Amino acid sequence: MGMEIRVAIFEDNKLVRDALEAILNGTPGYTCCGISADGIHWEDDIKRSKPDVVLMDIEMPGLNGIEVTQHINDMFPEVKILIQTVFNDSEKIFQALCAGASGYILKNDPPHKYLEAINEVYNGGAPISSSVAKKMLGFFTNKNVVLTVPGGTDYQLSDREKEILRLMVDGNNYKTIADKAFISYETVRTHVKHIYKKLHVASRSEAVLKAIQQDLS
Amino acid sequence: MGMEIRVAIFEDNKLVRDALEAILNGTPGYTCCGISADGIHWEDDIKRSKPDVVLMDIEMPGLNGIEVTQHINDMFPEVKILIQTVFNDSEKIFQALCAGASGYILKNDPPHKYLEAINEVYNGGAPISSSVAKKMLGFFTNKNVVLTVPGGTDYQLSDREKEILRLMVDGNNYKTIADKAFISYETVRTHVKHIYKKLHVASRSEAVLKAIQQDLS
DNA sequence: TCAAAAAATCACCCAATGGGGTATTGTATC
DNA sequence: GATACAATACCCCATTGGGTGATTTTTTGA
Repeated sequence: MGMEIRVAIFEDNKLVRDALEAILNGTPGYTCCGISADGIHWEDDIKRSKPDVVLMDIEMPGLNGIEVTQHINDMFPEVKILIQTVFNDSEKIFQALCAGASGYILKNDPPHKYLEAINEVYNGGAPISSSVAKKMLGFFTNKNVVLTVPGGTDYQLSDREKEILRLMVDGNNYKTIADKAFISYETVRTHVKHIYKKLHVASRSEAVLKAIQQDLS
Repeated sequence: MGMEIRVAIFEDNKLVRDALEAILNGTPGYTCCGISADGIHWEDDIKRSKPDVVLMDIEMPGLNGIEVTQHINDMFPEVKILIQTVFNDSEKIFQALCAGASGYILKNDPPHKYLEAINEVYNGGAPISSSVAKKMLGFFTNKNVVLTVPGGTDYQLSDREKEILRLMVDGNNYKTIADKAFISYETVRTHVKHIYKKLHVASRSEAVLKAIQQDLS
């Protein structure tokens, strides 16, 4: 009967691929319904195999696992994706999480962990290896999360100052800003000083960052 | 000898409080070193009990657990904080994570899970209950927040460069950095240039921002 | 093991930036 | 009319950023 969890494998290493297939097909309750060595034909692969869960390797030739995850998530949102990688790379992990992965395990996890994780994502859970959880926590505590502020802060920039700020955002130097705004170099500097005071910043890059993030200028 | 994990409890419910104390003191390897029914005297409480791990309830009269977590984290960053709550409220979880919690368990978890989690945070891990992990994942996938994703966590900074970057983060100018690092002003500048190239930034403030956000240096 | 690469050190030049002050003019606003 | 502020402009000076080039030591790789 069809009570088995259908799992599709995306994995470029043949040894790992075969091992995973053997484990899945050798365990009651799991079926390996598709095997892909790369992400190039991901759409056909998914349509053909109709998986419940995709076991996705990040490092693959052609499209990488993160891109394929994003695409599968966009096109087949009901399919759960379990990322597996040897890498413990923060950047990759966050990209994968943002791409819509449902869980994250490390390749050196033992087979029974794989099966547990597959079962967990299938049942709506979010299996995450301890080291990944730690990275996620660090992400929150390191204040990398910025709440989208619609328009709470008003820095009272004058029209002219907004204009100058816009020119700064565009990367013009003081001389160029002076030319474009038909004022002297020194006046540009005066405006910039005022802008910095109003924005509570102390450098061009900070001002530009704030301007872009909060749609000033 | 003193190999036991010192745990301080912040919990307003007396029954739960007493139960936790009994469990901790009744288990080898754990000591309950402090019990607080609210967060009002958190600073005195922490100074007196000197805990390794704080078991923090979110719902407390006076200061809530999230505020206390923030304060403890600011003042005693070496103390690990394990949040425990009955609530499954995304907003609260998110706030707690940002406040600097090291782990997150649910109140209806069995005692052995509590002990495991305490042990895990004590050893630098990040115990997170499955449902919290799921919510964290949701934060990444449902664009509720703007995430400034690390743009390449390994910038290959040398030890010396990290040292210089740390001094920059601390706000020292080149002259001071030179003095503190026992090198010449010009060498500091050379290091800074290399750091900028590696981080793909062009100013002190950008470099410092990146360093803080991504825990470089 | 030897050569190449990378890291660490220092120096000089020059342009751009940031912070402080001062000053004049016009325009509101009270 | 006084006061405030925006916009304009100039001065001085310290700091920063970018380029080039060089020597020494350490590390790495072939």
